[in-house]
Amino acid sequence: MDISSIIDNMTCNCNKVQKKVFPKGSTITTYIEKRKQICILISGKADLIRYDLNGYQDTIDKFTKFDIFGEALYPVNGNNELSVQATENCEVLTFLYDDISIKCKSNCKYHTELASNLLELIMNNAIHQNTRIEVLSKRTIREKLLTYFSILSNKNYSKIITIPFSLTSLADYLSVDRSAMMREIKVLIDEGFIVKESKNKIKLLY
Amino acid sequence: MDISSIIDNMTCNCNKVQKKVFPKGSTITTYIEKRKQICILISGKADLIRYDLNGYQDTIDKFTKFDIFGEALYPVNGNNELSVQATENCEVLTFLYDDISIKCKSNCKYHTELASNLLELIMNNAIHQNTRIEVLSKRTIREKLLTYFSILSNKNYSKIITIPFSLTSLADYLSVDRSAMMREIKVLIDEGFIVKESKNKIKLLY
DNA sequence: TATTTTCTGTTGCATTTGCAACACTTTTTG
DNA sequence: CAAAAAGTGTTGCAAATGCAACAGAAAATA
Repeated sequence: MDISSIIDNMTCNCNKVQKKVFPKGSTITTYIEKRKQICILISGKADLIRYDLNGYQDTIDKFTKFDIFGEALYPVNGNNELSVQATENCEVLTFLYDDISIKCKSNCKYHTELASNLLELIMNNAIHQNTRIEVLSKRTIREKLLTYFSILSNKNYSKIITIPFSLTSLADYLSVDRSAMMREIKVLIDEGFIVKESKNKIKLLY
Repeated sequence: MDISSIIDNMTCNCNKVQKKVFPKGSTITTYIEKRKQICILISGKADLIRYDLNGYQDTIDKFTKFDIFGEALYPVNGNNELSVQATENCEVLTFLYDDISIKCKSNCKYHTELASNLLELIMNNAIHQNTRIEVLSKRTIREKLLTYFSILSNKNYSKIITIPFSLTSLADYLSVDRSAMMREIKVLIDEGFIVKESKNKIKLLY
């Protein structure tokens, strides 16, 4: 992933592509207009949050280094407002899809390279999404957990896995009730499918 | 979407990009190797099917015109085999990601144009995936249905929506039990949230 | 370091869901 | 056109899940 070097060597002076810094707690962008905005997270962490009609908020996605987000990747949906908020200090690259597409008249080398990297990033993004869909499409909490654990295990070639966020966030990721998830984890331990090595380290026995 | 014209004008003679025809019922590809294969469906319909350890099969995704799939977009997962099967006669463009990336030495104009189109297609794909994730992340069948209906309604600027596939497939898409979904649809009708106009035409009253 | 906030762990209970089974209708296929 | 296959619609019941509520542990913050 050499996009960071591209950004450091950023000699583009057409200011279509901007690198901005967002302090923790601030709003990086909201999905309300119909611009085809694309954001690349260079450093830090951020959450995609939905405010529904009752003002209730819900974390629907989490972004880390080199994740890509923005209106251009989201369906237009008048029913609720989406907003991306920095949960840590963030560096973000923002631009409009139309400004970066290969048709770019100025034929700026920087743009072409960014487009190439964008393709790479967005393909990674697709893999993440497909992973999430695979997990979410399981019907029971038990299956969701086991599938998620297997994916982590396969990725790191190890039966000992580390959940990369809190159990509360895991419940969000799996889209299940946290207490019901805790209950199921206990059942999996009792039935000998998994062992808890530490707070978020789990050993798979299957 | 002008990718079809590119394919028709295909003058590329390096045979890295191939257009193949698959008859209904045949297997287009399987996700077993670790090549970074990408497929673009030019015409027809296909299903992504998972065969689990018990030999049980499950339709996990459905592809139509200009949808993009292939190993390059899927996490490597040794636990089960994925396979894409034509449910109608299909024309498919297949290539390896590395052969198409902009670094392509031969600087072939066709390749560059395909990469550009690929970016466009894969962004559309991301929108579809985000839509699906939004729906799947709802906790109850009722919310899944209402969210899905709203998205269709917003997309077509109409309170009368047409479900683009059978109710059986809809249950697959929502990842819920079909009979439970039918029951919930009946409840929604009884409570006056929706009206059935015809077999798969629904009028939203909310 | 004290205090506030977030996270973990647990439980009872009502609701939702999946499962199995069946009849009937519609569509596809030979 | 007849037979087979796929889809629709329905129900009882057991199992899974969400919800609410709480206490204690851990982490973040002032």
